[in-house]
Amino acid sequence: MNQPGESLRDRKKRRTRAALERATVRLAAERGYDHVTVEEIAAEADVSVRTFFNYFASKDEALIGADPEAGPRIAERILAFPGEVSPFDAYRRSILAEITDELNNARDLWLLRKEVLMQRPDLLVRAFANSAESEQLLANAVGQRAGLPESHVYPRLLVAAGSAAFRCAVTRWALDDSVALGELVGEALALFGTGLAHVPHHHEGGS
Amino acid sequence: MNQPGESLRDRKKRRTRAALERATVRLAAERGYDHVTVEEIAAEADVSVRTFFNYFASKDEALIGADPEAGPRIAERILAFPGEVSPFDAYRRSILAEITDELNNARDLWLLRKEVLMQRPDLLVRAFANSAESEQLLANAVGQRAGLPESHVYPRLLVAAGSAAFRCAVTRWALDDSVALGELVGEALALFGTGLAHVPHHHEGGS
DNA sequence: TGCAAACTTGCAGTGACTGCAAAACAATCC
DNA sequence: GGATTGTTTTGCAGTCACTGCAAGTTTGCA
Repeated sequence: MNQPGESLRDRKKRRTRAALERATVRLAAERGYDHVTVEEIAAEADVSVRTFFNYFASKDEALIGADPEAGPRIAERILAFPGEVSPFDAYRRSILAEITDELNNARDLWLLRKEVLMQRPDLLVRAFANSAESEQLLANAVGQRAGLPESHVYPRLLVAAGSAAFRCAVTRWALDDSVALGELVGEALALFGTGLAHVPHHHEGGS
Repeated sequence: MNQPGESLRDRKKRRTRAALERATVRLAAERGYDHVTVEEIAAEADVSVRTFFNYFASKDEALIGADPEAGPRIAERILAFPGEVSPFDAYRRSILAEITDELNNARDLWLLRKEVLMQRPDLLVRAFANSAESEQLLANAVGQRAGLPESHVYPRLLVAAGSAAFRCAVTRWALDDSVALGELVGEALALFGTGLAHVPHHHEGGS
């Protein structure tokens, strides 16, 4: 009784995790992040408070739905591009692919998260605080592609630029979601690519 | 009994704030950030726990010594440069000036902070979480210089790049402080200035 | 000296988060 | 099917960050 890689146990775990994430986002969007207690979230997902903390290290983490597999997955993507693709492009395209996938899988959750992040922008920053290992993975992948030694700044800076681009994009998206989030991240990364030394040309009516 | 701008009250407040900041950093460096309670910090600074929270909204904030005047001060600097200086340069030079000043005033504190941040890099990220208003100020200043509408991404992106540069620089500095922190921040900002699309040339023995 | 405003403090309370040990559960072996 | 073993869930007791409130204390000023 064991399908390739998906036991009853695994299925239950995935479902519990998803239920907790969903409950957190839903309740936070409904009544405001700090008017929701972990106790209420756990009740909504039909598990004990202690179980909540077996799945997520903090309420913050549950709200963002930090996926521990995202880091490795993106790193793999970065390395999978053919050799002639520049490290920057490999990184950019990997990030955009991840975002597109994520939005396709959980657009509804992100729309709710948006509401919460509009009230509490600091949560978006804090969300990146615990992803140091993932960032390290990405930086290593970029560094490997670029043929740079571990100690070089470039990979770390590029990854940091990615977070910054994502943060800015979400902020803009929260104010006006008529443009796809992926577009906005792409735009921000493009600016980082060409450099910030000169003010970009300002299109009327655009952004 | 009121010198221009520095009353007894003001002096006492500054001293209490400094004592709390100093106690936090010292104790955290000594025994590790989460083996120090606010109660101990308050005792060390000879005030009540409640008073600690009158000065700092959180333990995190006390560790970083978030200066509420830093934002306005930097914004002012940005706007003070003559008109022919580009927004990017104005921003870059303002940040570097602030860092230089800060290190000259409190180098010892930063050396201790470095120890703490090496153990808990996430604190550095979290430190920027509550500075949204300051970032807004800086972005507005940059936007004004650049003659861009409020809604444009460029200013926000530049400011975000600044945080990223600072974070990377501190991380590198923590590993090897033979180079001045200001230098490292400058280097990172320079890369952001010229763009990340191409891997920078790799100097042997350099970084 | 005396009043008003600003600061400090204690206290009681909420809520996030942790370690531990026991109970419930799923996979495996006979 | 039933015993065994490894995993997950749960309750519980405890710690600690942080908040609002209502005194108490200190400083600024007339």
